[in-house]
Amino acid sequence: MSTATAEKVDDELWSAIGDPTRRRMLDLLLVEGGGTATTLSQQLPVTRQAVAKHLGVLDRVGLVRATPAGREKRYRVDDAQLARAVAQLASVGSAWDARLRRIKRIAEAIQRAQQD
Amino acid sequence: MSTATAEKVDDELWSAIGDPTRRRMLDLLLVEGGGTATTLSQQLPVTRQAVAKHLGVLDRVGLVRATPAGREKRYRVDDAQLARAVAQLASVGSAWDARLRRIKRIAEAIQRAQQD
DNA sequence: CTGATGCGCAACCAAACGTTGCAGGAGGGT
DNA sequence: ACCCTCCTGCAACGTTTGGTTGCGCATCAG
Repeated sequence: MSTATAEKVDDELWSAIGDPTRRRMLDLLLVEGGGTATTLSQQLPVTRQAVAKHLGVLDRVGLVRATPAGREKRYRVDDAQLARAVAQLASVGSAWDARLRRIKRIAEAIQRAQQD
Repeated sequence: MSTATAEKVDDELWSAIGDPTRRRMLDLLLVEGGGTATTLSQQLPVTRQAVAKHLGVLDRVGLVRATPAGREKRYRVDDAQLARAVAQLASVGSAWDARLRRIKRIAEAIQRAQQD
């Protein structure tokens, strides 16, 4: 299993989507179906170079892929990889959720026991 | 609404759970129902001081709460706040998922149109 | 050819994660 | 009481990372 205390699986993926700027970039790329460092930077509060670095990170973990077109470099989201990332989020979320429920159950059991 | 491109809601929460060490700490605190900087550091690949700083961060965003007990300072997870964090994760995840599905639908529509 | 546009590289800053080292407070022996 | 141990807190330091500016180079449009 892997739902236990271990999530060393894809720390890289996590740190990639852990950055707020990168999350917004993925959002923009999804909404507009692609973009370049320049077009993205125009809709973000950071410079083109910062965006370029982030695109490099996202590319390295496979969340986006680049296609040079003339003098510009167009990026688009890799659907499969993003789906994997979403699964990771859901996995961690549900793991925590399960533990919270379990704790709540135990707490209620103690409550009952103390009423004897 | 807020499901759109905007998730400026709680960037703090995100960056808190964005760190892999802090995620593992939350895991440990959930499993063992609490702990101190020392006990946690023994089960993590970092020093006690690093853990202490992380606990400070988690405390500041309300994900954990401290209770001084004699010479030690015991921390436990704040259930409600962690539940909120889980909701955030699910929110972003489902937003991306929805866009992925939408893109897939459009792609299929184009496929059909081109077959005319 | 010239000018505008888009990219890449390098130097530099600030914040964050992690380390070591040291001083201080709270319990437990004898 | 005393000493010893354990846990905490603070400070200095190094390294990685997100961000900036400035420059040089390639590519399209007039």
